[in-house]
Amino acid sequence: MKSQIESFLESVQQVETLEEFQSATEDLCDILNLEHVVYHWVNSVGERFGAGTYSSEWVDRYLEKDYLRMDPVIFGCFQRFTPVNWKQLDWSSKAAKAFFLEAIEYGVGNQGYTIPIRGPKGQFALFTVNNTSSDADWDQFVDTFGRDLIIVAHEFNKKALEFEASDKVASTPALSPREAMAISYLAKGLSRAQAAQEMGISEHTLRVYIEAARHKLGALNTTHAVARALSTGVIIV
Amino acid sequence: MKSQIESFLESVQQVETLEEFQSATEDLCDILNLEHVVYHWVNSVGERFGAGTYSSEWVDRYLEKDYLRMDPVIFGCFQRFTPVNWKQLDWSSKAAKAFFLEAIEYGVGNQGYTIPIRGPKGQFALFTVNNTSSDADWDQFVDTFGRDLIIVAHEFNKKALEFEASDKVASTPALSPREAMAISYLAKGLSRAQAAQEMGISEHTLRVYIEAARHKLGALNTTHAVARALSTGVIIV
DNA sequence: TTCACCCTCCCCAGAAATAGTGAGGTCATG
DNA sequence: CATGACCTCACTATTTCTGGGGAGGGTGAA
Repeated sequence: MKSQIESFLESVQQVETLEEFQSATEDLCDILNLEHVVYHWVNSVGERFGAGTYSSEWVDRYLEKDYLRMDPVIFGCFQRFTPVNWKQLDWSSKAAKAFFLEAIEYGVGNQGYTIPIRGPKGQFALFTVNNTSSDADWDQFVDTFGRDLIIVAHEFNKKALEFEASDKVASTPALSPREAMAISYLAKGLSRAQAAQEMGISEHTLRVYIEAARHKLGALNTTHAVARALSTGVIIV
Repeated sequence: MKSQIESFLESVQQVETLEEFQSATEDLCDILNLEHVVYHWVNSVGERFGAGTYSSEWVDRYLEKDYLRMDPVIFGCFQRFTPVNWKQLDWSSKAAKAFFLEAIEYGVGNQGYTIPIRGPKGQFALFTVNNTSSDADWDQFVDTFGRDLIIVAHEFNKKALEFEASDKVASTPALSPREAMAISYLAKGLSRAQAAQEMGISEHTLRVYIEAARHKLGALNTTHAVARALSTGVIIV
């Protein structure tokens, strides 16, 4: 089965369309003999995309009820780095219990293993494998394939980011070194006067940098410029 | 050698002190026959920590000269998700070339492979393996061990986060919904008046949110608050 | 060499943000 | 049913930012 995973990883690297992406989740299901495999790019505003084998009814239901906001899996994964076995999560609240039962009604297995993935610019995604089985069997499965699943999750996310990158041609407006430095200081909370002193230049000069950076970044004000610089990764605070 | 990596991963999971963490990097050097292995948590304020086999002279030099701000490895990794072979980076600027040559003088190998790692709350770390070799040999090495290195990077970061978690139990700035919304609008470039109008509240009220968020985030001013909110991921623009 | 971009400095007036304090309502948790 | 956390509104004076303008010297690429 390990060699099957190897060749599966090869095939994922060939993926070029969303349909193939979707097929890949189904293929992995077959290979590992699972009920569900889901890749899910979580975004507060609007979903970028997700692919997987959950029934469309469940996905619709999930979105409709805005379960994103109370799903213990999302919550747990957002705060940790390591993959999480669903059984370890906190399902104590009434809402969580109801949610879990409803998920099962919609064909979701009782056991799950979800890997949180974080990419550049605050990207957050989840890769989940799911099945109906006993705790012991599931632990065994996780123990055997846990590391392979991390690699698979990486490959999936890599593809997702490629799709995303091809979408927006948005060129990254490179800042000059001094501009980047000026913006960095502001992002650290220094006032213009302080930043200027830190850089050993007059406040007037510093202001010119900020203005230049503002225009390059297409920002409406200093705060916006800092926000853009941070979220496009042109500066590191 | 694969089985050596397996047992190495086992040993990393037993790590409990910084000294053991450091030893682990050295062990991996021996196993893979590399010159350097470095784990490096990059953080805005002050370095949390790093461990690795670079000479302390080079580390001091690096920090003293604030190379963090121009190191192409840092920049490249910050903007991508996939591991990066140093050779693929943009070393065209004069500063970058000088930096590279200086690194080699300080005993850094000419070939490197760095894996970016992102954790909760905007954590960003790098895991680097480094050696002196030909391009072909290095490509061969990366091809052989690339995936294992991702797993190793994960294990290292997991440990790093454990150390960190034991340090600061508190400091989860969690903003209230309205506060987060207010900060989001400012991050989008709206003025306070515009944001207030967008939220359908008076500017005075909005200001209270901004102030509250500022204090919760420990920020010095609005721009700082937005920067922190973005880089810790409490808001998504 | 020329051109474009970067770095540095300067002025001013109007717009916006900041600091501090106060007060009343809702809503969930204990 | 009380405590705390959240949401809403208000005032004033001081500090900081913003948006225009202009000017000179350096450096790298075409």
